[in-house]
Amino acid sequence: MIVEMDERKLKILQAIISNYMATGEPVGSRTISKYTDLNLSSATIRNEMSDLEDMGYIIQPHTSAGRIPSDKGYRLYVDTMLQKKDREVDEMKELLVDKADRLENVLKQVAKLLAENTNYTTMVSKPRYVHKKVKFIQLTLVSDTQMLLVVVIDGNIVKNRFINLSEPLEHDELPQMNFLLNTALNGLDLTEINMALIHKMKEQAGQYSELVGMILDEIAAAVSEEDDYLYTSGATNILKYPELSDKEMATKLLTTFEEKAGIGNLMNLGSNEEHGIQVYIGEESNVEAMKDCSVVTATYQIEEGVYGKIGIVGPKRMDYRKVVNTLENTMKQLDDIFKNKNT
Amino acid sequence: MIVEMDERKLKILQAIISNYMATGEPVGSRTISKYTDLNLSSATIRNEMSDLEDMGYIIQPHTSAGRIPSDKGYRLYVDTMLQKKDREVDEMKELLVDKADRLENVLKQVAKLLAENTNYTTMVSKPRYVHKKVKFIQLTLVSDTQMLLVVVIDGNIVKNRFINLSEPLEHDELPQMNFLLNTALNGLDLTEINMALIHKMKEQAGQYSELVGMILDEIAAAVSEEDDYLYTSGATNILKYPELSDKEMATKLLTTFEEKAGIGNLMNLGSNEEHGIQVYIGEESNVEAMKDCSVVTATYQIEEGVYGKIGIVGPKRMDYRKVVNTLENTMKQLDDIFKNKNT
DNA sequence: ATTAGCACTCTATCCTAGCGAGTGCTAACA
DNA sequence: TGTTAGCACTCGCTAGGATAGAGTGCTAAT
Repeated sequence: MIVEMDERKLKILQAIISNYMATGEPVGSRTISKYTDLNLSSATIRNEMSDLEDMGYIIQPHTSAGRIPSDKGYRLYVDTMLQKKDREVDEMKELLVDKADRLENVLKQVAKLLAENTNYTTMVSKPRYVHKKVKFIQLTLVSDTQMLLVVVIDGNIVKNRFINLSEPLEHDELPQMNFLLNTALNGLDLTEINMALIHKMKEQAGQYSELVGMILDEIAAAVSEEDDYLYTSGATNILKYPELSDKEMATKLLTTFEEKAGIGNLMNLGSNEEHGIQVYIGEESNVEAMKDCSVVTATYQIEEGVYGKIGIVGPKRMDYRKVVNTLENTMKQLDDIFKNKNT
Repeated sequence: MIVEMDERKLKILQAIISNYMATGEPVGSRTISKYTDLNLSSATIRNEMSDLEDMGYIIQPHTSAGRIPSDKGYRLYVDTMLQKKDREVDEMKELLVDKADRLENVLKQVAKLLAENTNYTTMVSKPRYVHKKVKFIQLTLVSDTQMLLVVVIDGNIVKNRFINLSEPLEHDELPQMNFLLNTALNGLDLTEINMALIHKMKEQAGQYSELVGMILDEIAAAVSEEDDYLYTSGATNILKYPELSDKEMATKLLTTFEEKAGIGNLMNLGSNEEHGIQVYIGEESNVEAMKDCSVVTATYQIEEGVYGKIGIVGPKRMDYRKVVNTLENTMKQLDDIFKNKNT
């Protein structure tokens, strides 16, 4: 016989989840009967719980224990119960933007604040410009045998490279080279710099053709270079939750945080993925080490078309409401910061 | 009555330490009597052990257990027994220097390799140039209202800053400014750029005096900016050692690694400190979280007068010989790398 | 449909006894 | 005098068993 979900079951489920979130212990029928306004006896609750278990929303760790929410249960909770967004005032401190005028610092600071505020672990991915366009190129002589190459790409990211010369340049060669490079490459991204173009440029460079080849290589390297784009903060917070802090689990998680391995899918923006807040419960995150965790991610926008992600990792019984709220607030604050920066 | 240290006691102490290092368990008299070539009965060993305990080299965790080395014991071990440097061939793989042409990447890679090789945690500090001298300054217009400031300082460290202009510059102003800045500041470090100099420069700049002020501020900020100068790798390795992996201890250690707090003294070069390899046992490191660990540090040299440090953190029973050997080898390899780079 | 009651299950905790590793001391021995 | 065998003793660790308590499922009464 198939049991249907009804209002009362939902209330009971919610009660179980809230209680389990607070305590981390399995919750029994008597607890529910006492601490809800349903005015039902524990026996009735038991029947309902039995149903809820059949439906897959809750689990019994062992026969004589209470129930804990299953992934499916959490999912329902997140999907439905979180809808009634009761926006509480969030006590998160104002971001200290004073000195943090550089994107990287802002993000690191955000990660730290979030970790401190939530007591979970925070991951932040720097925004990645998918097609990075060259905005500006400049070569300068630093010494007789060394040039400094400065490349500015989309998002005012600056890359520097030193190039060693085998022999000194002639005096007027540098401005010409700069002109050549800028006119030829400005506004292009890596995929647009093709063999034909390279060939043409080398031709124009005449006797310096070889040098131009080298320089182009360096530019390509500089542009495609990815520095660490993922920060974590508060990794040790997971040790606060007994269900995550046994040796094996903790090692896996901490190693994942340290090496940032296998969380690419989670923290990179898929092409046509929804922006906004996402909740991954248990195995939904597709990260082996996080199969007993939940992850909440939010997408922030730096400028049109340029996104990054913030993720919060905690136990499945994490305080979803708080985390979602906090993330929403953070997003707003980040928006403000980025808008101010662009004016 | 005062007991003197003699050859035999030393041998026994060594046996205790080696054995404890291998197993992590307290070692008893019988073990020593069986597994050494001393041909002594356990009773004799017991007497000697009793002496060694009186002398403070070993400790009994509880009455009916074997002995473990004390900090003093380890210290003696490190100081004397390690002298006979039996250089084993080190199986450490060749550093992959191919792509890692940038200092930062080399160091990160070294940290990772060391952590993997030793199964301890590695910390690496970037070299810090104490008096950073300005080598080269350049301003360029990126757009009508934005300049890019490039500052190269000692060690070919490049800093970039954007400066927003309230109104467009006159066309020939930029080269002049560049000339002014370079002639005035080249070869100076921050302490040498004083009020008098600044005043003089502002005067020379005439109508752009205010702008020059701004630029100087940015230069100061760029030069004095310290980015993260400490990496760690293999932090989770400490969880492999039972004596360090109980919750409290592990949390403290991992937090220290994550936040890099309180290890400045250890990883920064004191003014007149010895270069070379240093071993800190237990509280010797003066890092609260590491009072049950040992730390081995080595100083590497990038160029004349510019040093950084590599530190390896493990349990007190770490394999000092291996760690010291590995570090020595690593130092040699780093030397090679840096020498090749400078040619 | 709800509930009271009861038998049952299973975990967690506490206690105990006993084992075993290891010690310190004493007395005998070379 | 240094070494060793022997022995009583200490004490942590483990296994086993008893008990409490939380929680369940089922049944029968309301």
